[in-house]
Amino acid sequence: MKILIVDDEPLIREVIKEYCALENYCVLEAENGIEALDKVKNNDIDIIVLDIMMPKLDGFSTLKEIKQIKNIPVILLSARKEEFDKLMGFDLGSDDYMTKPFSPKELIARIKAVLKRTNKVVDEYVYKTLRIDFKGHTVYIGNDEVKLTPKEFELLSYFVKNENIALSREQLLSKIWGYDFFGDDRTIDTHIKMLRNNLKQYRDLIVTVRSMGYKFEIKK
Amino acid sequence: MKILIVDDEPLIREVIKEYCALENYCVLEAENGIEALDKVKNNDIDIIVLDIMMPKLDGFSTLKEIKQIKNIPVILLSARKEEFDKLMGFDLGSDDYMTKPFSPKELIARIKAVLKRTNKVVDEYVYKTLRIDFKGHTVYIGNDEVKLTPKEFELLSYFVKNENIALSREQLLSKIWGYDFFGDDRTIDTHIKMLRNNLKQYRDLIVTVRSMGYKFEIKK
DNA sequence: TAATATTTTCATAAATTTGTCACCTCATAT
DNA sequence: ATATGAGGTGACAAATTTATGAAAATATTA
Repeated sequence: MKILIVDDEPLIREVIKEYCALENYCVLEAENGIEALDKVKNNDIDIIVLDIMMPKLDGFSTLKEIKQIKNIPVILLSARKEEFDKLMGFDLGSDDYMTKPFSPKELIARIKAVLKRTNKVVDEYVYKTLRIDFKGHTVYIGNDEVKLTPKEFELLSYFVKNENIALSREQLLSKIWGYDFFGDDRTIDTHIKMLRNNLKQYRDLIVTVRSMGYKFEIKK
Repeated sequence: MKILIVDDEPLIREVIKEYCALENYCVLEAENGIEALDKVKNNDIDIIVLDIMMPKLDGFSTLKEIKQIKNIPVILLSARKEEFDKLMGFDLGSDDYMTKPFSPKELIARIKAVLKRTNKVVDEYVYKTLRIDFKGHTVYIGNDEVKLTPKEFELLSYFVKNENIALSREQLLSKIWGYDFFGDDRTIDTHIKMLRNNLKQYRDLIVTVRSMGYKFEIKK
Protein backbone atom coordinates (compact mmCIF):
# COMPACT_ATOMS: atom_id res chain seq x y z
CA MET A 1 0.00 0.00 0.00
CA LYS A 2 1.58 3.25 -1.16
CA ILE A 3 0.68 6.48 0.59
CA LEU A 4 1.61 10.08 -0.24
CA ILE A 5 1.77 12.61 2.58
CA VAL A 6 1.60 16.24 1.52
CA ASP A 7 2.29 18.85 4.20
CA ASP A 8 4.76 21.67 4.46
CA GLU A 9 5.52 20.94 8.10
CA PRO A 10 8.29 18.29 8.36
CA LEU A 11 7.39 17.33 11.93
CA ILE A 12 3.87 16.40 10.90
CA ARG A 13 5.08 14.39 7.95
CA GLU A 14 7.50 12.64 10.24
CA VAL A 15 4.87 11.61 12.77
CA ILE A 16 2.41 10.40 10.16
CA LYS A 17 5.21 8.51 8.46
CA GLU A 18 6.07 6.70 11.66
CA TYR A 19 2.52 5.58 12.23
CA CYS A 20 2.19 4.49 8.60
CA ALA A 21 5.35 2.49 8.93
CA LEU A 22 3.68 0.54 11.72
CA GLU A 23 1.02 -0.45 9.21
CA ASN A 24 3.63 -1.42 6.65
CA TYR A 25 2.59 1.29 4.26
CA CYS A 26 5.16 2.57 1.83
CA VAL A 27 5.37 6.30 2.47
CA LEU A 28 6.15 9.06 -0.02
CA GLU A 29 6.39 12.69 1.02
CA ALA A 30 5.85 16.03 -0.60
CA GLU A 31 6.11 19.44 1.00
CA ASN A 32 3.93 21.31 -1.46
CA GLY A 33 1.39 20.84 -4.22
CA ILE A 34 3.85 21.00 -7.11
CA GLU A 35 5.95 18.25 -5.61
CA ALA A 36 2.83 16.25 -4.86
CA LEU A 37 1.61 16.39 -8.45
CA ASP A 38 5.01 15.23 -9.61
CA LYS A 39 4.91 12.20 -7.32
CA VAL A 40 1.36 11.40 -8.34
CA LYS A 41 2.38 11.34 -11.99
CA ASN A 42 5.38 9.14 -11.45
CA ASN A 43 4.16 6.65 -8.87
CA ASP A 44 1.32 4.23 -8.29
CA ILE A 45 -0.13 5.83 -5.22
CA ASP A 46 -3.07 4.27 -3.40
CA ILE A 47 -4.07 7.12 -1.12
CA ILE A 48 -3.09 10.71 -0.43
CA VAL A 49 -3.12 12.70 2.79
CA LEU A 50 -3.23 16.33 1.78
CA ASP A 51 -2.88 19.48 3.86
CA ILE A 52 -4.89 22.49 2.70
CA MET A 53 -2.64 25.26 3.90
CA MET A 54 0.53 25.06 1.86
CA PRO A 55 2.83 27.43 0.07
CA LYS A 56 3.17 27.41 -3.73
CA LEU A 57 0.08 25.34 -4.56
CA ASP A 58 -2.61 24.99 -1.90
CA GLY A 59 -4.48 21.81 -1.08
CA PHE A 60 -7.67 22.71 -2.92
CA SER A 61 -5.94 23.39 -6.20
CA THR A 62 -3.73 20.37 -5.77
CA LEU A 63 -6.75 18.17 -5.15
CA LYS A 64 -8.43 19.46 -8.27
CA GLU A 65 -5.39 18.73 -10.36
CA ILE A 66 -4.85 15.31 -8.86
CA LYS A 67 -8.40 14.26 -9.62
CA GLN A 68 -7.85 15.25 -13.24
CA ILE A 69 -4.89 12.94 -13.52
CA LYS A 70 -5.93 9.89 -11.52
CA ASN A 71 -8.83 9.01 -9.29
CA ILE A 72 -6.84 8.45 -6.11
CA PRO A 73 -8.63 8.72 -2.77
CA VAL A 74 -7.66 11.81 -0.81
CA ILE A 75 -7.95 12.69 2.86
CA LEU A 76 -7.78 16.44 3.44
CA LEU A 77 -6.21 18.04 6.47
CA SER A 78 -7.48 21.43 7.52
CA ALA A 79 -6.29 23.66 10.30
CA ARG A 80 -9.58 25.16 11.32
CA LYS A 81 -13.10 23.93 11.57
CA GLU A 82 -14.38 26.89 9.59
CA GLU A 83 -12.31 25.67 6.68
CA PHE A 84 -14.20 22.44 6.74
CA ASP A 85 -17.50 24.15 6.02
CA LYS A 86 -15.93 25.81 3.03
CA LEU A 87 -14.64 22.43 2.00
CA MET A 88 -18.04 20.88 2.02
CA GLY A 89 -19.34 23.68 -0.11
CA PHE A 90 -16.75 23.03 -2.75
CA ASP A 91 -17.00 19.27 -2.70
CA LEU A 92 -14.05 18.74 -4.93
CA GLY A 93 -14.03 15.04 -4.36
CA SER A 94 -12.05 14.44 -1.22
CA ASP A 95 -12.90 11.16 0.42
CA ASP A 96 -12.54 12.29 3.97
CA TYR A 97 -11.20 15.20 5.94
CA MET A 98 -9.57 15.73 9.28
CA THR A 99 -9.42 18.88 11.34
CA LYS A 100 -6.25 19.67 13.19
CA PRO A 101 -5.44 18.72 15.77
CA PHE A 102 -6.13 15.04 15.31
CA SER A 103 -4.46 11.94 16.63
CA PRO A 104 -2.24 9.93 14.28
CA LYS A 105 -4.18 6.87 15.34
CA GLU A 106 -7.38 8.34 14.07
CA LEU A 107 -5.78 9.30 10.79
CA ILE A 108 -4.67 5.71 10.33
CA ALA A 109 -8.17 4.52 11.13
CA ARG A 110 -9.60 6.86 8.51
CA ILE A 111 -7.04 5.86 5.94
CA LYS A 112 -8.08 2.27 6.44
CA ALA A 113 -11.73 3.19 6.21
CA VAL A 114 -11.28 5.12 3.00
CA LEU A 115 -9.23 2.36 1.43
CA LYS A 116 -11.87 -0.17 2.33
CA ARG A 117 -14.62 2.04 0.99
CA THR A 118 -12.93 2.85 -2.29
CA ASN A 119 -11.84 -0.67 -3.05
CA LYS A 120 -15.35 -1.63 -3.85
CA VAL A 121 -17.02 1.59 -4.76
CA VAL A 122 -20.66 1.22 -3.99
CA ASP A 123 -22.71 3.41 -6.25
CA GLU A 124 -25.75 1.22 -6.40
CA TYR A 125 -27.92 -0.63 -3.94
CA VAL A 126 -30.17 -3.47 -5.03
CA TYR A 127 -32.74 -5.48 -3.11
CA LYS A 128 -35.10 -7.61 -5.17
CA THR A 129 -36.57 -5.20 -7.71
CA LEU A 130 -35.69 -2.12 -5.69
CA ARG A 131 -32.67 -0.31 -7.04
CA ILE A 132 -31.05 2.85 -5.73
CA ASP A 133 -28.63 4.63 -8.00
CA PHE A 134 -26.60 6.88 -5.70
CA LYS A 135 -24.73 8.58 -8.50
CA GLY A 136 -27.82 9.36 -10.51
CA HIS A 137 -29.86 10.14 -7.43
CA THR A 138 -32.64 7.94 -8.72
CA VAL A 139 -34.61 5.03 -7.40
CA TYR A 140 -36.30 2.30 -9.43
CA ILE A 141 -38.78 -0.42 -8.69
CA GLY A 142 -38.42 -2.76 -11.58
CA ASN A 143 -38.21 -0.52 -14.61
CA ASP A 144 -40.27 2.28 -13.15
CA GLU A 145 -38.57 5.28 -11.70
CA VAL A 146 -39.70 6.15 -8.19
CA LYS A 147 -40.02 9.90 -7.96
CA LEU A 148 -38.55 11.02 -4.66
CA THR A 149 -37.99 14.50 -3.34
CA PRO A 150 -34.41 15.37 -2.35
CA LYS A 151 -35.06 14.83 1.34
CA GLU A 152 -36.73 11.53 0.70
CA PHE A 153 -33.80 10.39 -1.37
CA GLU A 154 -31.29 11.39 1.28
CA LEU A 155 -33.36 9.69 3.93
CA LEU A 156 -33.57 6.48 1.96
CA SER A 157 -29.86 6.58 1.16
CA TYR A 158 -28.96 7.03 4.78
CA PHE A 159 -31.24 4.19 5.78
CA VAL A 160 -29.81 1.89 3.18
CA LYS A 161 -26.27 2.68 4.22
CA ASN A 162 -27.23 1.78 7.77
CA GLU A 163 -29.13 -1.36 6.99
CA ASN A 164 -30.52 -3.13 10.05
CA ILE A 165 -29.44 -0.39 12.42
CA ALA A 166 -32.08 1.44 14.41
CA LEU A 167 -31.66 5.19 13.92
CA SER A 168 -33.04 7.74 16.32
CA ARG A 169 -34.88 10.80 15.09
CA GLU A 170 -32.12 12.92 16.49
CA GLN A 171 -29.52 10.98 14.57
CA LEU A 172 -31.46 11.27 11.34
CA LEU A 173 -31.99 14.98 11.83
CA SER A 174 -28.36 15.70 12.54
CA LYS A 175 -27.09 13.53 9.70
CA ILE A 176 -29.55 14.55 7.02
CA TRP A 177 -30.80 17.96 8.06
CA GLY A 178 -27.55 19.04 9.66
CA TYR A 179 -26.53 19.88 13.16
CA ASP A 180 -28.07 23.33 12.83
CA PHE A 181 -31.63 22.21 12.29
CA PHE A 182 -33.80 23.32 15.15
CA GLY A 183 -37.19 22.13 13.96
CA ASP A 184 -39.52 19.51 15.26
CA ASP A 185 -38.53 15.88 15.79
CA ARG A 186 -41.81 14.85 14.29
CA THR A 187 -40.88 16.24 10.87
CA ILE A 188 -39.15 12.92 10.41
CA ASP A 189 -42.43 11.09 10.76
CA THR A 190 -43.97 12.96 7.88
CA HIS A 191 -41.01 12.27 5.63
CA ILE A 192 -41.09 8.63 6.63
CA LYS A 193 -44.75 8.53 5.72
CA MET A 194 -44.11 9.96 2.27
CA LEU A 195 -41.09 7.78 1.70
CA ARG A 196 -43.06 4.70 2.63
CA ASN A 197 -45.85 5.64 0.29
CA ASN A 198 -43.40 6.08 -2.52
CA LEU A 199 -41.71 2.77 -1.81
CA LYS A 200 -44.98 0.94 -2.59
CA GLN A 201 -44.52 -2.77 -1.94
CA TYR A 202 -41.26 -2.06 -0.14
CA ARG A 203 -42.83 0.31 2.37
CA ASP A 204 -42.35 -2.19 5.18
CA LEU A 205 -38.58 -2.17 4.80
CA ILE A 206 -38.75 0.94 6.93
CA VAL A 207 -39.64 -0.40 10.33
CA THR A 208 -40.60 1.79 13.26
CA VAL A 209 -38.62 1.13 16.39
CA ARG A 210 -40.96 2.36 19.02
CA SER A 211 -39.72 4.99 21.45
CA MET A 212 -36.53 5.12 19.47
CA GLY A 213 -36.78 5.85 15.78
CA TYR A 214 -36.73 3.90 12.54
CA LYS A 215 -34.77 1.16 10.90
CA PHE A 216 -34.23 -0.06 7.35
CA GLU A 217 -34.58 -3.77 7.81
CA ILE A 218 -33.64 -6.57 5.48
CA LYS A 219 -34.49 -9.92 7.05
CA LYS A 220 -31.88 -12.56 6.56
CA MET B 1 -18.98 1.90 30.13
CA LYS B 2 -16.60 3.54 32.59
CA ILE B 3 -15.01 6.85 31.72
CA LEU B 4 -12.32 8.86 33.51
CA ILE B 5 -12.31 12.62 33.13
CA VAL B 6 -9.05 14.33 33.99
CA ASP B 7 -9.07 18.11 34.14
CA ASP B 8 -8.11 20.58 36.85
CA GLU B 9 -11.14 22.75 36.12
CA PRO B 10 -14.16 21.44 38.09
CA LEU B 11 -16.67 23.17 35.86
CA ILE B 12 -15.43 21.40 32.76
CA ARG B 13 -15.51 18.07 34.55
CA GLU B 14 -19.03 18.80 35.66
CA VAL B 15 -20.31 19.55 32.16
CA ILE B 16 -18.68 16.50 30.63
CA LYS B 17 -19.99 14.41 33.47
CA GLU B 18 -23.55 15.51 32.85
CA TYR B 19 -23.43 14.64 29.19
CA CYS B 20 -21.83 11.31 29.94
CA ALA B 21 -24.58 10.56 32.40
CA LEU B 22 -27.07 10.93 29.55
CA GLU B 23 -25.23 8.13 27.78
CA ASN B 24 -25.30 5.99 30.89
CA TYR B 25 -21.55 6.10 31.24
CA CYS B 26 -20.15 5.63 34.68
CA VAL B 27 -17.99 8.69 35.34
CA LEU B 28 -14.84 8.92 37.43
CA GLU B 29 -12.98 12.17 37.93
CA ALA B 30 -9.43 13.23 38.61
CA GLU B 31 -8.12 16.75 38.88
CA ASN B 32 -4.51 16.00 38.06
CA GLY B 33 -2.25 13.36 36.57
CA ILE B 34 -1.30 11.76 39.86
CA GLU B 35 -4.90 11.23 40.79
CA ALA B 36 -5.63 9.95 37.30
CA LEU B 37 -2.91 7.33 37.48
CA ASP B 38 -4.26 6.18 40.80
CA LYS B 39 -7.78 5.72 39.37
CA VAL B 40 -6.42 3.95 36.32
CA LYS B 41 -4.63 1.44 38.51
CA ASN B 42 -7.62 0.72 40.71
CA ASN B 43 -10.52 0.69 38.26
CA ASP B 44 -11.58 -0.95 35.05
CA ILE B 45 -11.74 2.15 32.91
CA ASP B 46 -12.82 1.98 29.29
CA ILE B 47 -11.80 5.42 28.08
CA ILE B 48 -10.06 8.53 29.38
CA VAL B 49 -10.60 12.19 28.56
CA LEU B 50 -7.39 13.95 29.47
CA ASP B 51 -6.55 17.64 29.60
CA ILE B 52 -3.01 18.55 28.57
CA MET B 53 -2.55 21.63 30.73
CA MET B 54 -2.61 20.50 34.33
CA PRO B 55 -0.66 21.18 37.51
CA LYS B 56 1.52 18.49 39.13
CA LEU B 57 1.65 16.07 36.21
CA ASP B 58 0.75 17.35 32.76
CA GLY B 59 -1.36 15.47 30.21
CA PHE B 60 1.50 14.26 28.03
CA SER B 61 3.41 12.74 30.92
CA THR B 62 0.22 11.25 32.30
CA LEU B 63 -0.60 9.75 28.92
CA LYS B 64 2.83 8.19 28.73
CA GLU B 65 2.46 6.63 32.15
CA ILE B 66 -1.07 5.42 31.51
CA LYS B 67 -0.06 3.64 28.35
CA GLN B 68 2.63 1.83 30.28
CA ILE B 69 0.08 0.47 32.71
CA LYS B 70 -2.90 -0.34 30.55
CA ASN B 71 -3.84 0.22 26.93
CA ILE B 72 -6.87 2.40 27.53
CA PRO B 73 -7.99 4.74 24.74
CA VAL B 74 -7.37 8.40 25.50
CA ILE B 75 -8.87 11.59 24.10
CA LEU B 76 -6.67 14.62 24.71
CA LEU B 77 -8.06 18.06 25.43
CA SER B 78 -5.91 20.97 24.41
CA ALA B 79 -6.31 24.71 24.57
CA ARG B 80 -6.37 26.57 21.29
CA LYS B 81 -2.95 28.09 21.71
CA GLU B 82 -0.99 24.89 21.53
CA GLU B 83 0.30 24.41 18.02
CA PHE B 84 -0.77 21.30 16.23
CA ASP B 85 2.68 20.27 15.05
CA LYS B 86 4.02 20.66 18.57
CA LEU B 87 1.18 18.50 19.89
CA MET B 88 1.81 15.92 17.27
CA GLY B 89 5.49 15.77 18.12
CA PHE B 90 4.77 15.13 21.75
CA ASP B 91 1.98 12.70 21.16
CA LEU B 92 2.58 9.25 22.49
CA GLY B 93 -0.47 7.44 21.36
CA SER B 94 -3.61 9.36 22.03
CA ASP B 95 -6.65 8.20 20.12
CA ASP B 96 -8.18 11.56 19.39
CA TYR B 97 -7.89 15.24 20.16
CA MET B 98 -10.32 17.97 21.01
CA THR B 99 -9.51 21.65 21.13
CA LYS B 100 -11.08 23.93 23.70
CA PRO B 101 -13.59 25.35 23.50
CA PHE B 102 -15.55 22.36 22.26
CA SER B 103 -19.16 21.32 22.28
CA PRO B 104 -20.00 18.55 24.75
CA LYS B 105 -22.03 16.91 22.02
CA GLU B 106 -19.00 16.65 19.81
CA LEU B 107 -16.95 15.23 22.64
CA ILE B 108 -19.58 12.54 23.18
CA ALA B 109 -19.57 11.78 19.47
CA ARG B 110 -15.81 11.41 19.53
CA ILE B 111 -15.90 9.25 22.62
CA LYS B 112 -18.32 6.96 20.86
CA ALA B 113 -16.19 6.92 17.73
CA VAL B 114 -13.07 6.00 19.67
CA LEU B 115 -14.89 3.31 21.64
CA LYS B 116 -16.16 1.87 18.41
CA ARG B 117 -12.76 1.98 16.77
CA THR B 118 -11.14 0.27 19.68
CA ASN B 119 -13.82 -2.38 19.77
CA LYS B 120 -15.01 -1.53 23.23
CA VAL B 121 -18.58 -1.45 22.08
CA VAL B 122 -20.39 -4.71 22.05
CA ASP B 123 -23.32 -4.68 19.68
CA GLU B 124 -24.54 -8.25 19.90
CA TYR B 125 -25.20 -10.77 22.62
CA VAL B 126 -25.58 -14.47 21.86
CA TYR B 127 -26.52 -17.40 24.05
CA LYS B 128 -27.46 -20.63 22.30
CA THR B 129 -30.18 -19.59 19.83
CA LEU B 130 -30.99 -16.39 21.68
CA ARG B 131 -29.54 -13.33 20.00
CA ILE B 132 -29.84 -9.71 21.01
CA ASP B 133 -28.95 -7.16 18.37
CA PHE B 134 -28.36 -3.93 20.26
CA LYS B 135 -27.82 -1.87 17.13
CA GLY B 136 -31.01 -3.04 15.54
CA HIS B 137 -32.93 -3.09 18.81
CA THR B 138 -34.13 -6.56 17.99
CA VAL B 139 -34.09 -9.94 19.65
CA TYR B 140 -34.15 -13.28 17.89
CA ILE B 141 -34.69 -16.85 18.93
CA GLY B 142 -33.28 -18.83 16.08
CA ASN B 143 -34.50 -17.05 13.00
CA ASP B 144 -37.66 -15.73 14.55
CA GLU B 145 -37.85 -12.20 15.75
CA VAL B 146 -39.02 -11.82 19.33
CA LYS B 147 -41.32 -8.85 19.49
CA LEU B 148 -40.51 -6.85 22.57
CA THR B 149 -41.86 -3.54 23.78
CA PRO B 150 -39.30 -0.79 24.45
CA LYS B 151 -39.32 -1.38 28.19
CA GLU B 152 -38.94 -5.10 27.74
CA PHE B 153 -36.01 -4.57 25.42
CA GLU B 154 -34.31 -2.21 27.83
CA LEU B 155 -34.94 -4.57 30.66
CA LEU B 156 -33.46 -7.50 28.81
CA SER B 157 -30.48 -5.45 27.66
CA TYR B 158 -29.77 -4.37 31.19
CA PHE B 159 -30.03 -7.91 32.47
CA VAL B 160 -27.73 -9.23 29.82
CA LYS B 161 -25.15 -6.56 30.51
CA ASN B 162 -25.26 -7.59 34.15
CA GLU B 163 -25.18 -11.31 33.62
CA ASN B 164 -25.22 -13.35 36.80
CA ILE B 165 -25.66 -10.32 38.98
CA ALA B 166 -28.76 -10.06 41.14
CA LEU B 167 -30.51 -6.76 40.58
CA SER B 168 -32.90 -5.23 43.06
CA ARG B 169 -36.19 -3.73 41.97
CA GLU B 170 -34.99 -0.28 42.98
CA GLN B 171 -31.88 -0.71 40.91
CA LEU B 172 -33.86 -1.74 37.88
CA LEU B 173 -36.32 1.09 38.35
CA SER B 174 -33.66 3.74 38.70
CA LYS B 175 -31.60 2.45 35.78
CA ILE B 176 -34.39 1.76 33.30
CA TRP B 177 -37.26 3.93 34.41
CA GLY B 178 -35.04 6.75 35.63
CA TYR B 179 -34.45 8.29 38.99
CA ASP B 180 -37.66 10.31 38.67
CA PHE B 181 -40.03 7.39 38.57
CA PHE B 182 -42.20 7.27 41.64
CA GLY B 183 -44.43 4.34 40.86
CA ASP B 184 -44.86 0.95 42.38
CA ASP B 185 -42.05 -1.57 42.87
CA ARG B 186 -44.26 -4.31 41.58
CA THR B 187 -44.46 -2.76 38.16
CA ILE B 188 -41.22 -4.60 37.57
CA ASP B 189 -42.94 -7.91 38.20
CA THR B 190 -45.41 -7.31 35.43
CA HIS B 191 -42.67 -6.46 32.98
CA ILE B 192 -40.68 -9.48 34.04
CA LYS B 193 -43.76 -11.57 33.42
CA MET B 194 -44.15 -10.26 29.91
CA LEU B 195 -40.47 -10.52 29.16
CA ARG B 196 -40.39 -14.10 30.35
CA ASN B 197 -43.40 -14.96 28.22
CA ASN B 198 -41.70 -13.48 25.20
CA LEU B 199 -38.45 -15.29 25.87
CA LYS B 200 -40.24 -18.65 25.47
CA GLN B 201 -37.78 -21.46 26.17
CA TYR B 202 -35.33 -18.97 27.65
CA ARG B 203 -37.81 -17.67 30.20
CA ASP B 204 -35.88 -19.32 33.03
CA LEU B 205 -32.77 -17.28 32.33
CA ILE B 206 -34.49 -14.63 34.37
CA VAL B 207 -34.30 -16.04 37.85
CA THR B 208 -36.24 -14.69 40.80
CA VAL B 209 -34.07 -13.81 43.75
CA ARG B 210 -36.53 -13.95 46.54
CA SER B 211 -37.01 -10.86 48.69
CA MET B 212 -34.38 -9.14 46.60
CA GLY B 213 -35.05 -8.87 42.90
CA TYR B 214 -34.09 -10.71 39.72
CA LYS B 215 -31.04 -12.05 38.00
CA PHE B 216 -30.15 -12.99 34.44
CA GLU B 217 -28.38 -16.26 35.02
CA ILE B 218 -26.20 -18.26 32.68
CA LYS B 219 -25.04 -21.47 34.28
CA LYS B 220 -21.47 -22.37 33.52
C1' DT C 1 -43.46 37.17 -10.58
C1' DA C 2 -46.36 33.43 -10.70
C1' DA C 3 -46.73 28.71 -10.55
C1' DT C 4 -45.12 24.57 -8.75
C1' DA C 5 -42.93 21.56 -5.75
C1' DT C 6 -41.05 20.62 -1.37
C1' DT C 7 -40.67 20.94 3.44
C1' DT C 8 -42.47 21.76 7.94
C1' DT C 9 -45.89 22.21 11.37
C1' DC C 10 -49.84 20.85 13.61
C1' DA C 11 -54.18 18.63 15.12
C1' DT C 12 -56.32 14.45 15.44
C1' DA C 13 -56.81 9.55 15.01
C1' DA C 14 -54.97 5.10 15.73
C1' DA C 15 -52.05 1.93 17.78
C1' DT C 16 -49.17 0.33 21.31
C1' DT C 17 -47.29 0.36 25.75
C1' DT C 18 -47.52 1.18 30.58
C1' DG C 19 -48.73 0.99 35.38
C1' DT C 20 -51.87 -0.60 38.83
C1' DC C 21 -54.66 -3.61 41.14
C1' DA C 22 -56.95 -7.67 42.79
C1' DC C 23 -56.52 -12.21 43.23
C1' DC C 24 -53.77 -16.43 42.88
C1' DT C 25 -49.79 -19.39 43.72
C1' DC C 26 -45.74 -20.77 45.81
C1' DA C 27 -41.83 -21.03 49.13
C1' DT C 28 -40.45 -20.97 53.68
C1' DA C 29 -40.33 -20.89 58.63
C1' DT C 30 -42.57 -22.30 62.61
C1' DA D 1 -49.69 -28.52 58.21
C1' DT D 2 -50.43 -23.83 58.35
C1' DA D 3 -49.55 -19.05 58.43
C1' DT D 4 -47.16 -15.53 56.26
C1' DG D 5 -45.00 -12.91 53.06
C1' DA D 6 -43.27 -12.60 48.40
C1' DG D 7 -43.79 -13.30 43.68
C1' DG D 8 -46.96 -14.52 39.39
C1' DT D 9 -50.71 -13.31 36.48
C1' DG D 10 -54.75 -11.42 33.86
C1' DA D 11 -57.51 -7.52 33.08
C1' DC D 12 -58.02 -2.88 32.02
C1' DA D 13 -57.68 2.15 32.16
C1' DA D 14 -54.31 5.65 31.44
C1' DA D 15 -50.42 7.35 29.19
C1' DT D 16 -47.37 7.44 25.53
C1' DT D 17 -46.03 7.13 20.90
C1' DT D 18 -46.73 6.92 16.02
C1' DA D 19 -49.52 7.58 11.62
C1' DT D 20 -51.93 10.53 8.84
C1' DG D 21 -54.13 14.32 6.42
C1' DA D 22 -54.36 19.02 5.69
C1' DA D 23 -52.66 23.48 5.80
C1' DA D 24 -48.96 26.81 6.24
C1' DA D 25 -44.30 28.10 5.21
C1' DT D 26 -40.30 27.75 2.10
C1' DA D 27 -37.81 26.87 -1.76
C1' DT D 28 -37.47 26.07 -6.61
C1' DT D 29 -38.56 26.60 -11.36
C1' DA D 30 -40.53 28.46 -15.33
